[in-house]
Amino acid sequence: MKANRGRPSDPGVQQERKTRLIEAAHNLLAEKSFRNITIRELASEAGMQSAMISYYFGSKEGLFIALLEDLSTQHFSSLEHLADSDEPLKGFIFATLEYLRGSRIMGRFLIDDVVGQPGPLGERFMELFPKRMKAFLPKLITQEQNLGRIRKDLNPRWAAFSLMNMLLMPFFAEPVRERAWDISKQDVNSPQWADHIYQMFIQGVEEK
Amino acid sequence: MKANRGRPSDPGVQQERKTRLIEAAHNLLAEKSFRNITIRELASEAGMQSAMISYYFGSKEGLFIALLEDLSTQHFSSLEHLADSDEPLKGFIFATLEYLRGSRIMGRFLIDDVVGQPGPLGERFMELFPKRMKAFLPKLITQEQNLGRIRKDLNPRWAAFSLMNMLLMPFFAEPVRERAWDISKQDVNSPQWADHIYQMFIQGVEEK
DNA sequence: TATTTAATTAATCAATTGATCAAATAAATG
DNA sequence: CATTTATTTGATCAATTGATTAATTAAATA
Repeated sequence: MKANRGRPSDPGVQQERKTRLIEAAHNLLAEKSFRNITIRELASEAGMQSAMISYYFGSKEGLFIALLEDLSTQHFSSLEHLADSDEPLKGFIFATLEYLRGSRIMGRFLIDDVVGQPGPLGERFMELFPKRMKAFLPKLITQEQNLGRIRKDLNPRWAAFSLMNMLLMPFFAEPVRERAWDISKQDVNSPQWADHIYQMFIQGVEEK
Repeated sequence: MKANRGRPSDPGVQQERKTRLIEAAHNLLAEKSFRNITIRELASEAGMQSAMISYYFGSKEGLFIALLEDLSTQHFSSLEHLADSDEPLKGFIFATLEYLRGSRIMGRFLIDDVVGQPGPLGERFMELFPKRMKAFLPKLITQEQNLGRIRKDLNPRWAAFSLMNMLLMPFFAEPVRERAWDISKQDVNSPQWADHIYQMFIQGVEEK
């Protein structure tokens, strides 16, 4: 086959092909984890040769880092306005679930792939998601403490971390949720689920 | 080297060598995940040849299944008495944290290893831990609902799942917890952490 | 037009790793 | 003592896979 070889006329072609690879990575992450995605699959999904991954991104890891950078920027900029809103924590919970619902990367674990092994992907992931979240969410909680809406004896960082665990785990650990706990995708995408998390976080389970 | 070859005099030798392999698997899981442990490492840790793993357990997966079966039996039998105790949920939270503290397998993720890929290990893991937990914990919650201590509008299964997420995630996702959220191993092993989870679960964060 | 440069392919490399197997060893058996 | 059986070793196999490279193509450049 000799289609599309050689130097392209349009300089935008290069950017478009990089984007296509990033999208291929994004799509495949909906079904399998980083390590289970081969550069051959990525190339096939994007309609080019596997060598293009090294050519454009240096390595398979480089490609996924580029994807994560896109996603992180996107996500955190959508959270910016919350600090000035009426019910920031409610807003945060609903926005996070909305994001997780739409994201194609949470169906499978990234964590073990990413932080279980030393390497640039793990380092970058840590900065792009958990560290940014730690810089963001405890501030919201402190703000609510100062307004007298949240217990002052609470450690804002610990509470933020626990909330993230309740929010994220059902999406990360999808197979456990579905097959062991019988909680369907429909369940976690429902407004009832968002309410459930919100109520658990705000009021706990106690009968009063 | 010709040490310990041939048919052993003591028939208990076989059981002892199997145990040694299981212990090797347990030890190595403290540092790395299933897929990152090679049969060569396992063999070396146990002081024998890698072929013994297939010989005794059929495969690398078979060895880890044997380990998980041991651990599951052990853990769930330690929970049995809770249903008849005064504060079963408090007891459950403290016992679970106690177990996680002592367990060497939670330092690294098992989930992606185990449920991210089809295979016998994933199937067995699902039955041995999450499914057993789903059969156990919601019952405790329902019991407390009937005693009027927990809100009746709560879905016991959903609440149980959310509690497990708060409890487990800090141990599964150790690197995220430590490096991104600055929550140390000492923190999650402290009585304050157990209290934090208990308070969050029972009362939530609301100021009253 | 001739040369250089960028982009792409197809093939190959090199490392890892789970599994297997023949040979070796020694206890059990008759 | 001779044979059989269980156990263990050391070496090898076979598959996967990320990366690299030489060759090829065509646009850009002079």
